[in-house]
Amino acid sequence: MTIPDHSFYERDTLQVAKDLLGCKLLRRYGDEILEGIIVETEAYTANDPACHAYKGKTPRSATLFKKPGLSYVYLIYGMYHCVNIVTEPKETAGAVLIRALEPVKPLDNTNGPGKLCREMKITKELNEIDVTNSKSDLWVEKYKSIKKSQIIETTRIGIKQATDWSWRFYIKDNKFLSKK
DNA sequence: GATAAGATGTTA
DNA sequence: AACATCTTATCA
Repeated sequence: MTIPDHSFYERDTLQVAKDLLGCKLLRRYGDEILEGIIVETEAYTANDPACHAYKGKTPRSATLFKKPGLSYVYLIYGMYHCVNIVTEPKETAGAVLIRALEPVKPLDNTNGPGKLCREMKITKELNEIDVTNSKSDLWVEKYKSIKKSQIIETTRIGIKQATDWSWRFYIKDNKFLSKK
């Protein structure tokens, strides 16, 4: 059971987004541990118009400039949360959005960024958590590697900027992907 | 202080 | 296709 360390996240965001496919996301909630396999991700970087940090550091986006391997959780549309993992070196903004999980433990209905946060009880209290530490309430473990031929690259969903960039990645033929 | 828009999900 | 619902950023 290995855990990707900070150097795993301190790399090109697109590469991290692809390498996170097949990893597990784990959440400690009281006595139980909720876990799911990451099957869909999206990349967001400093020079990306759709990124929260595109126009520079703001109170919300400051997390994206911090140490790679931290979580970035924010509220969207007043009612849903989304989880990201910070990438790139400190002071360089970048993150990978977790869009869908294949349920493992008590989970179900995790085929969307808002839905998986609801299922895993992820809220802003889990912002800036170190996901390279299994003692955290949220962390990532290696689980299985995905062959390059099984990774589909396509355009991102739900944004109005840079809609033609193929920065969304998912595992081919997986049954737990977000909408379309 | 006000306002518009948003990395979504559900319902019709 | 509409809407629920509220934080955040931006501007005054």
